[in-house]
Amino acid sequence: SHKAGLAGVDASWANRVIEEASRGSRFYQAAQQKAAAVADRASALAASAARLRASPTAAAAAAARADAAVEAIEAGERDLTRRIVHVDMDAFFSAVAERDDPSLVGTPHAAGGMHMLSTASYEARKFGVRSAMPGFIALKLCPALKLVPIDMAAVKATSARMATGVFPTFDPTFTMASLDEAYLDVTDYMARRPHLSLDAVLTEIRSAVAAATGLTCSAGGAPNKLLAKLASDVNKPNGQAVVPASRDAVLAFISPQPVRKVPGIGKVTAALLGGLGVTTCASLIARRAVVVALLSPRSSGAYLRAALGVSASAVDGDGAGGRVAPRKGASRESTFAPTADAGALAAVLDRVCVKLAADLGRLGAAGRT
DNA sequence: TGCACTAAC
DNA sequence: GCAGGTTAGTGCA
Repeated sequence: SHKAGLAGVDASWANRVIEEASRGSRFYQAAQQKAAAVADRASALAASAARLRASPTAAAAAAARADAAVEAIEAGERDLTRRIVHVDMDAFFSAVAERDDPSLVGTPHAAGGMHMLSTASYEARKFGVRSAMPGFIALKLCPALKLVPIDMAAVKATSARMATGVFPTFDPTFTMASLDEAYLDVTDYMARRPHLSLDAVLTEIRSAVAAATGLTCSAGGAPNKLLAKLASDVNKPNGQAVVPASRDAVLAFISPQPVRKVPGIGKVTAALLGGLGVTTCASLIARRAVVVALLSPRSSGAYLRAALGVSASAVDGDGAGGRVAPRKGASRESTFAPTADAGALAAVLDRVCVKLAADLGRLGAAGRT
């Protein structure tokens, strides 16, 4: 219910409908087992935290280490000098479909098919329909829902229009984070226009996106990428928000945010943190001693940084919206009906390998082992 | 080096 | 009747 457009949904009703449609399926069985395993891990973490607190010396040492970690981040990593923008298209695949087929305007529809939805129109979201939901379950929530196949060529062309016609004006080094999200560093752009506020720049960018694509987007402006991304969600859809470049403003913005909203913290990690009494960024800072003591240095460091509103400001894309880092892998997978028939399994492997080999041929790459 | 797990879109 | 596909990072053996 924290996703855009889902706030007004009767969650208990929607959950009941989904539960009824799911009960008895292998998928649901597996999901319940996984959820139970995660709950076990969370309570094990909670028990570790209780043991730590029961030992005054260990607790004091953990607290000292956590304080030192926070001080190091504050002393060396907080950067308020850049003006970063995150642009996020509203219900992108569905918006493209609606633009190209006006009969969809104002109706509940979703991009995808019976097996999986990529996104849903805001009209459909009122019924609890959302991305990553199978179409056949969405239809139980909203019988009038229209499933619209994804026109990937139109989606890519629309994305390319922003990448070539809009973003370079504001920042030639912008990065496309996906087909419908981009990061821009508008510090230099603003230096050339001293009269413009960051809020005014967001308005300019959103107007330019609308003119180039015929679609609405939301935008966030802040001193770094994490805060800009969170800010772009605040007034979604078709809205914008700014986090001022002061430590106080940053902490005021980040503190009440649920840790689940931090990119990199998914359902499982949020549940594990919950076992430590952590739900919001403020509570993560409050419980920093157990976080630092019980999680890996990489994980706890990343979470402390996020909860303090500290993150990278460098956008450093190639400006063309292409891939910045070199490719590290290529893979193919396909879901198939359960079977113990060796011939059927071999056929699945064969199909997948043939496709992967073709991909590697196009990439000029080969497997090592 | 390979695998399991987690995460993002 | 029916619950996806691709890429990447982390931690561990």
